[in-house]
Amino acid sequence: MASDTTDPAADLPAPRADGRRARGDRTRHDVARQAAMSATVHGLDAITVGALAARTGHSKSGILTVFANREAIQIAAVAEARTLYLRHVVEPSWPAAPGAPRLRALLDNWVAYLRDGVFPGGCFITATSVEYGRREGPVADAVRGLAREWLDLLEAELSAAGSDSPTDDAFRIDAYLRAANTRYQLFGDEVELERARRLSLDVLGA
Amino acid sequence: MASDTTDPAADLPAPRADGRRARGDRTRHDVARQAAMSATVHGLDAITVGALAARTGHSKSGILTVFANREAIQIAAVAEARTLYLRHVVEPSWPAAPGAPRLRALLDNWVAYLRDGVFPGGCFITATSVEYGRREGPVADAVRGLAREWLDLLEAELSAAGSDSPTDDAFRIDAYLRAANTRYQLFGDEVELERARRLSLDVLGA
DNA sequence: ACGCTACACGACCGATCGGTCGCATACAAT
DNA sequence: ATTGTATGCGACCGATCGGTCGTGTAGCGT
Repeated sequence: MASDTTDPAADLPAPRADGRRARGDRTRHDVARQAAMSATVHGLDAITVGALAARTGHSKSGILTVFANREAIQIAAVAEARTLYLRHVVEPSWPAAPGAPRLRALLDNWVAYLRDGVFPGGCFITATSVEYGRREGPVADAVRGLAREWLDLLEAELSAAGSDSPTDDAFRIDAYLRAANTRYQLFGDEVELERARRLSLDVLGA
Repeated sequence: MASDTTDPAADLPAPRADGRRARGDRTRHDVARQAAMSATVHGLDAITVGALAARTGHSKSGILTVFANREAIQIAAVAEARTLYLRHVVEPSWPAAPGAPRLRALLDNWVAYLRDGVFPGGCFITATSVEYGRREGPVADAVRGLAREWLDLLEAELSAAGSDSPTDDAFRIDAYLRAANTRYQLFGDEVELERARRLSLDVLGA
């Protein structure tokens, strides 16, 4: 019914908060955030509308009026996790100079992001990229895109740092961080986080 | 261990040996194997009795007469995955001398184990240890035990190889293999497997 | 031959799943 | 004030979940 001749008003797409959507945006954000939190512990594919309703205080049908279906919630959860990752890891590291200084800041902030428990189940990227490794569809695409974004960022900074082989070095550092996260979740020993940071610094120094 | 002549690895439990278990053991093995396969793609916690019934040709209730409940199937799936891992990765490497030669064989066989698609979703240990990282209960214990077993094996061989710090080096190699598996699943590029092998050989020092 | 037991099945159960529908309510633009 | 739209909820739907129960059957020991 929209998009007619006389009314050039904004249609469905605009991600703008025009005031009336304040309430709905709040709901969307709450649900996406809880979904992202739950995903790191029980898996992104294990979220249920009923459980999210209970955790957020909304009703099942209320959630399904602001989200088309469960898949839309999963995709929103990936987007929400991305903003949290940017806020806690990337943005605090950006004031540092590109290259080695920024990479050192990224490592510090990544360790803090895990130690502070931004997500209850650790690194969102690790959890979801393993879960959706061999799957297809919009959710898998979103997960794949987020993982790729992080790898590209890492490789770009390593190039700026003058690495001989940024691809190998990005692989190394990413592998250390993922492994540290997994061991930290499995066995609860924070020394794994420090180990990953130290070994990553070795990659920068060598 | 091997009590039979023709049937390799048909002994998950060991409560009694009354001889008549042939049929039931076959069912148990089929179900556990299918559960392990599915776990690497859709998660160990996503298996359903109905889906396993459809894939194995048995009935739901038939499966639940040889397994106490779904949790018992999950634990049997971990045990089955362990025997597959031993058969494809560990045992073929054991003829090599302890230390560096055996580690080189382990790397070769691990790459082959992934490239041959022993599990449709790649490395079982990586998939399940990430999935159950922050959970508790018998299934999580089994997953944790399997991951620990592999790490201990790796560290022991590195000690035998005369590594200066076997813990760090085991962390490195394990991290490379896990990361290679994840990237191989996500992006489908076999070069990641070779990269992990090459970087792991660098750790060995030659 | 017999009974015992493990295996296997169909029927069925309550609970929960994702999702729809109708209705009430807020809010913005006219 | 009226109209249109986005939000929110309760009731409800068919499907599927893990699991139980009763029955039948295929070996195995005696």
